[in-house]
Amino acid sequence: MNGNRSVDEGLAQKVRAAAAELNYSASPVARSLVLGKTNTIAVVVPDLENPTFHGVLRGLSRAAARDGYHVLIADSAESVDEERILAVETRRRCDGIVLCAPRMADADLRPLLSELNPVVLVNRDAQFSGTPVIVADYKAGLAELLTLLYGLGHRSLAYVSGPRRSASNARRLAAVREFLGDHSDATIQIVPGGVSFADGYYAVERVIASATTGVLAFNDLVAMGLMSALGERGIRVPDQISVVGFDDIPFARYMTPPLTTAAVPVAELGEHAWHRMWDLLHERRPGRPTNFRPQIVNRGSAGPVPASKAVR
Amino acid sequence: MNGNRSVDEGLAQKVRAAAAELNYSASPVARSLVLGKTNTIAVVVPDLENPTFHGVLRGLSRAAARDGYHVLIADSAESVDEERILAVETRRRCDGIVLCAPRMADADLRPLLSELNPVVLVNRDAQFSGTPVIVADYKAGLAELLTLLYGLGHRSLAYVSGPRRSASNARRLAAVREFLGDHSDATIQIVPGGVSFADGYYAVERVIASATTGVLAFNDLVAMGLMSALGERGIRVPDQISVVGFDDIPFARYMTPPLTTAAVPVAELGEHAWHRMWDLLHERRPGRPTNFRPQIVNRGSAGPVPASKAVR
DNA sequence: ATGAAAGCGCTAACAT
DNA sequence: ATGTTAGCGCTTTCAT
Repeated sequence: MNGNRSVDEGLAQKVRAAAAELNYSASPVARSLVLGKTNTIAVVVPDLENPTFHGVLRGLSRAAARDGYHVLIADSAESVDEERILAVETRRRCDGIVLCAPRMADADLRPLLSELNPVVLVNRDAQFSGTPVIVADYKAGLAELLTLLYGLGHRSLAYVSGPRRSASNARRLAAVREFLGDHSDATIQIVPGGVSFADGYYAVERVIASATTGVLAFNDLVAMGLMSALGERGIRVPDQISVVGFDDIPFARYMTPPLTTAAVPVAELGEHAWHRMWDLLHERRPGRPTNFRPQIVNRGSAGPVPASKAVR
Repeated sequence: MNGNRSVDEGLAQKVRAAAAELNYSASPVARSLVLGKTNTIAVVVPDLENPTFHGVLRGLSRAAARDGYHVLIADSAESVDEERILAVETRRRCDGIVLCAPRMADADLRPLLSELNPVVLVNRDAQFSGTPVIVADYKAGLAELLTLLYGLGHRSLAYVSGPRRSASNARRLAAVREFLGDHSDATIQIVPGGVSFADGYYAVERVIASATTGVLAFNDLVAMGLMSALGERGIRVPDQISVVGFDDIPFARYMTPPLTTAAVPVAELGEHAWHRMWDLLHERRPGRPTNFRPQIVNRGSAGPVPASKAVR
């Protein structure tokens, strides 16, 4: 027998030898049917292309593999409707689902969560009991970035925002408000942005119009797009304007100047998501939300306020 | 019945209604067991982090999803031994395997292919009958890049090579040799490189020592690393030296200067890989290897030979 | 300690 | 056209 029971060791040896000889191993599909578990989990992402999800996926898949689990991927192509169907459909072929930053509204998410159970949520929180949540602490990250810029003398700031309805944007906005409350001499203008390089690129006019000296972008992609557009206009970063991003995607360090940003430990997010899933699969208590605090990486894109604009 | 047979339409309607009512749908696992097919395929990649595989994975997963198939991912973490085990193990839970750029030697690949069957190979070719092969035409791509540089007046060139045993590096080297045969006035020095940004970064000394005016990097990452190191030394691209990459990874266009490179249509590679797999799954004839010819994107990193170095 | 049998949830082949 | 049955490849329970 492959497992273990009260079997004669000699016999077991021979059986194993024969199995090896015949290159036999039990069919995972048949086992899945009878055991009621597939040893597979699925992860649903809005877009496989997004650098953030790569990291999560990699951390997750390697961690799961170490525990003998397989991972199914489902790319919802940013479609909210698709996301629901996909998750439910996929769930049936595996033991649990990891939902990455689901786009759907809270009201839709709630019932889905119980239908999908067990599920762990990455980068989207929801105060629903029983669903572990792994998030990057966007608020703390942005607060630190604000402090950094403030410390460099910047008082007139701009925040190039993310998607209006995005939870992680709301988090950053909360940090902005809080900061404003604590620093009455600072001003922060909100400039509509988005999530992509292009969004940052096209935000340049409004950023320039804001006449601010330091800008915080929703994420690194937006920051890079902005820097690129700034560069084309001959505006030097950080000499004339400071720009900071968020995420620390692999290329952030390779920009010129290298991007100052808040590093989100994506692979760890993924790894952690797996551990929570494992707990769920083995009926451990869910545990409280895990907050990963981003780490500020101070590279070259943020500098002191240009002398000409310094407030005396 | 869920499928179709000679059943009364009215009855079928009622059954479907009841199924919907009870939120019932057939268990995929049980179906898999009895049908002998899982409607799932797996893709094995050496490293999920690699931008090239993201694109392939995305194209593949979306195409497969359109045909109602699911995809399992397996990250071999660059380990050759792991790759074999992983592929065989994973194969049992699905209907076929897509192997991305397997690192193993031809002699090991050969027998594995039949064990894994059906399998399609991406970015690694092998003249084994029955195994569809999807590759980017590295040789043609590099040849075009060489021609581009030559056309700009460069005669003294350097190639920062990839991994010694890599098939795609061999392809590029073949282009180098062929080019040399056709252009007796050109010289191409081979500089040891690698696959990563760091590899390019550390190749800078040798590139400078080569005193060449145009350099072709194994891939975009290497080119970027090199450009970054060049920048730190105050050497301007393309004014003082031209640099071209290969792949057109998402960030290539965002470098300063934007990178001139040969674009490999990764998503299409993935999509095509799925179609070949589908053919195999439905017993169509395998078809001949598909070569995707990279397209040159002439951006800002390649320019004319600096006047001071021009050959008169 | 070992062998026999039931059954996981389905589909296909067979009887009616 | 509809109802019944065998069996996919396993694991587990129950007899021996």
